[in-house]
Amino acid sequence: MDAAGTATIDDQELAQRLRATGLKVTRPRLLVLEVLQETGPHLSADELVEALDARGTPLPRGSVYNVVGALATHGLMMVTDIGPGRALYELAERWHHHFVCRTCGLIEDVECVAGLKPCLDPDQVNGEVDEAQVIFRGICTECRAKFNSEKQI
Amino acid sequence: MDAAGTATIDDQELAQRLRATGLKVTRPRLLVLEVLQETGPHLSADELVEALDARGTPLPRGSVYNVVGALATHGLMMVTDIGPGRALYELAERWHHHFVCRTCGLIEDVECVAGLKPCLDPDQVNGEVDEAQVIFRGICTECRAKFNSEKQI
DNA sequence: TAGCTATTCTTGACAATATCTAAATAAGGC
DNA sequence: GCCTTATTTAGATATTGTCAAGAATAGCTA
Repeated sequence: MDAAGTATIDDQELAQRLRATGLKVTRPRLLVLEVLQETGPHLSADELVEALDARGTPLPRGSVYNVVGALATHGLMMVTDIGPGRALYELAERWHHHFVCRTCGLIEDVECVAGLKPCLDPDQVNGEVDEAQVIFRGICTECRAKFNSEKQI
Repeated sequence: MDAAGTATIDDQELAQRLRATGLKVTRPRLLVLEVLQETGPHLSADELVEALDARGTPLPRGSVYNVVGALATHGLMMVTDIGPGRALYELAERWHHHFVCRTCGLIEDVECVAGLKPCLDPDQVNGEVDEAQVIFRGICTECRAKFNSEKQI
């Protein structure tokens, strides 16, 4: 009962958001937004492509980058760079940051105290800051535990 | 008067730093450290290779990545990711952040209030944070001015 | 200083990620 | 429904970083 209904509503809602930013409503854009809603919080470009594929609504790589770029510049998506050649794509629901484990690569959301952009605003900058992206690096509890137990031996 | 003298002193100083971290003192490592001292604050891997080339002390790409990796893991260098597949390499003098202009790509250092790592330490993280890297994005004053004047026309 | 050993460098190939271009297509306004 | 323009597609290409194997070298020891 809800399956079809909810999906339709979501699509209309998503279309609304697109229109609101002045973007045309196209199938690829809706697909990307849908997938981001359905799947977990962080997707790499590659995972995005795979997820679309698995869903039966494949998009070519180039189109994904295209769509992602458009959505990001219009504030509908967040793009976070967590390492060399590793970008993270997610819905721009609420502003947050990321913790990355140096050892296992685990990525975890970190709530932003401010919750909005920019959460930090240094005033010595030669320009206007509209976004402050923070990446916390370190070691996750699991890796720490593993490391400690190895040390014991 | 200073040219040769200072260079020698620097090399000895740099060698000291390498030894202090337990790294062997090798030509490639000294070359990379020298170039980082001589040139501006931020270099991409490619610029690093070019700078070494221009200096008459070329190093192969692979070696640069190799050296850079070793120096970074031993705290002698900072590596910052400022965008998809764009890493910034610099000497680890004092901990700081970066402002990136979305329009022209300008990169500017931003003083870190804390000055040390980690300057931010969220306590809801499932692990230990040892570094908080902040990237401020926005528009630099030049691009803003250009944009405004275009608007006037 | 010569020899030894582990580290480091080099080279070239390779992988992953993102960008660009030009032609085909679809969206939104009339 | 047609027209204009933005968008998508597909493929080629650039950029960036990684890997493995052999060669070279730093630092230690005698």
